[in-house]
Amino acid sequence: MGLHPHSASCRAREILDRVGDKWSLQVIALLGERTKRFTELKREIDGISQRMLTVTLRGLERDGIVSRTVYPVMPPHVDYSLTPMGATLMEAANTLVSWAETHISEIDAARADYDLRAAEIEALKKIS
Amino acid sequence: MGLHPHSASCRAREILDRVGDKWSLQVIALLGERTKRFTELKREIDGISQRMLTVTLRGLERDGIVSRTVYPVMPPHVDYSLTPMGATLMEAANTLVSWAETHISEIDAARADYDLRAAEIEALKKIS
DNA sequence: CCGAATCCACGGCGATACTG
DNA sequence: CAGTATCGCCGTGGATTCGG
Repeated sequence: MGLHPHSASCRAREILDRVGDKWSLQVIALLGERTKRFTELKREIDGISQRMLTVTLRGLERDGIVSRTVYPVMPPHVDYSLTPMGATLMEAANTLVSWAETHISEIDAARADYDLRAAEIEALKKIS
Repeated sequence: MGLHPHSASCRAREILDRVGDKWSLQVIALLGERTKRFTELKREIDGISQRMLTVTLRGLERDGIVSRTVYPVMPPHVDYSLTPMGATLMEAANTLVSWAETHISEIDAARADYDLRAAEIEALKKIS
């Protein structure tokens, strides 16, 4: 178990790809608050298209992370919520999100430093 | 802190994209064992191209996750290793990888179930 | 209100060839 | 050994339109 090389590559990658796409994490985060409707999610996720919200929700539903409840009324009413497994995924993802948040400034600094050095080296090339 | 909607989207996504690409996690996992050379990494990561290993390492180096040491000799000798920050990232990523491993079977089952139901519904359509 | 279908732009990534 | 340069494919995802 863990991040030893072969386990990281084999099947785990497949799952990580699923969750690591552009929108899944945000959807999971919002459904972690409570059950929500399609339009509500669309309103809260800035920049997502109707198509991508549908596609993302379908993928999560297929994987058993999100559950979908249809009320056959007019106009249509559909509720989305996290399954128990989805809730555990949210907690696991939290670890990485928290890591990212606490290290953003350090990463920004590293990038600035790296870019600065790259520019310096570029300048030296011009002289020669 | 955590997976509340706005933090998940803002800057954290940027970091998650960086680490969530096709090869970064594997590189980090392997460097977690010990310092390694370019060719050694290339040999151990199945299917990676020379170009992508370079690109991935550059990205991780720029973010301060991997450190690169060049020994100016012939033939060239370059060592790669995790920085302290890189080591903490590896542990955080471990959480998600472990989650994926322990839930793979449950996800597979969910998918099979979903696909079965989809096929049934498709069959009903043909009748009508 | 919720979603399916189609079309298309963009960027990630692989293959290949070349260099100090 | 450790890269860099160039090209082209293809999958992700955005815009738009239509349907129940």
